[in-house]
Amino acid sequence: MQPQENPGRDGLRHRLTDAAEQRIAEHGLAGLKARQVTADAGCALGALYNAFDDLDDLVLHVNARTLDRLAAAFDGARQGGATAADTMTILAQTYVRFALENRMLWSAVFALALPEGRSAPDWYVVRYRALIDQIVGPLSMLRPDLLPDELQLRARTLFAAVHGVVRLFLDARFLAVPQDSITPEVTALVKAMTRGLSAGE
Amino acid sequence: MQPQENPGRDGLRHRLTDAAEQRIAEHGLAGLKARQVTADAGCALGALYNAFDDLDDLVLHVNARTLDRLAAAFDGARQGGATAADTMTILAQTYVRFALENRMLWSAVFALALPEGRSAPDWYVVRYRALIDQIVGPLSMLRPDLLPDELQLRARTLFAAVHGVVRLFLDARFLAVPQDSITPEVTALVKAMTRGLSAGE
DNA sequence: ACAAATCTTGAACGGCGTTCAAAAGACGGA
DNA sequence: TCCGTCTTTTGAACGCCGTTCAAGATTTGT
Repeated sequence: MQPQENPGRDGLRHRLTDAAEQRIAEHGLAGLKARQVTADAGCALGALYNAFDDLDDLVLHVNARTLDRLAAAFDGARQGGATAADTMTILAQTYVRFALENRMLWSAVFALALPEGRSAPDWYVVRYRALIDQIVGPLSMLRPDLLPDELQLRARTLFAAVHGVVRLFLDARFLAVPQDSITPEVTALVKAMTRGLSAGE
Repeated sequence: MQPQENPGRDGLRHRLTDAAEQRIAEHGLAGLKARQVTADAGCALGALYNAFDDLDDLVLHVNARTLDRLAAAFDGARQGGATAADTMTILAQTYVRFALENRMLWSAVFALALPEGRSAPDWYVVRYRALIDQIVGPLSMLRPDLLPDELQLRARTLFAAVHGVVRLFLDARFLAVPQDSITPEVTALVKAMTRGLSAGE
């Protein structure tokens, strides 16, 4: 893990991450500026590049926090006696609620476009994989015939499908839709998919 | 429609759109710069702001072209005797192929984030709606019980779900997946959804 | 032919992310 | 306590960006 290492460096790293998180939550990813965030954190402009590689690196750390909070929400939403199909619906609804309650921060997770070749560091990918693993659990009940690799793949497909629906509905870009209809639509989607999946390929 | 109006203005508008399209196709939306695109089009920097409101407006015109080409691909892919479910699968596969063959341009359609309150102009939304309408057709066969508004909503859900899968798979950001698995996954998704839908809510 | 309206131009502006030489501070051995 | 060394902090400066606009070039109407 990279996020924590030096106790001395980390005071500033933490303050900068806090400031960036608040800034993104209020003004979106595009509203995050190096001069503004360093002023909020109470340090000089250049100090940001002492604590982080660059702005993208800082955003990555904010996004890691957001992914951790979503994972925690998933953990909190699981219910003991639920069937696999119900668990899937619960996770999807949790995802929708989280996205609605953390619009800007959640958008930032997917809006950050790393330049061309550069890919996310391991300590970041780990968090994304943790979310997928929460889907693999119930999915493996519905599809005991799939191999581990196939389960991973199918879990990502499910995640991405729900993600796509939430994202396209939230972007007012393509004609707004009443927010009330997001949850029913996503629920219908997940039910259709789990039913289809449980009935075989 | 706004894209064409003045015959005099349009020579430059067309050249700029061509240059921007090529630039985005080769270097991505982030690689589109005002100075570069005006140089390619053979005009002064300021001329861009005579022909278009700003860079976003220019990108919108490039995106409109891309949406038109996707709509044309949809038209070309339809087959006479296909069932509604098959048509849905064909459309989804056409969408996947188009996205793969026009990666950068297709990404630009969804990567463009209009600032806060600003929403896409009518002449642009029309093109998006045309795509949705192509889904509404076969969907209305599968779900004759749904009202027109509900069909529109459900068609968008289907579109967004497929969109989300393709997008998340193409972004190498979250651990790359062999491109071969995109089409099977999307097909499985669409089959599951249409089967689930045809079996009732 | 001339005036009015229109289009074109590119230097200039403000803001951005990022760098880096210099200043300030932290630390350990004498 | 003092000093030499290493680390951290600083903010002016750099290059690039989108955008503007007064001035020049061109077209249009009469």
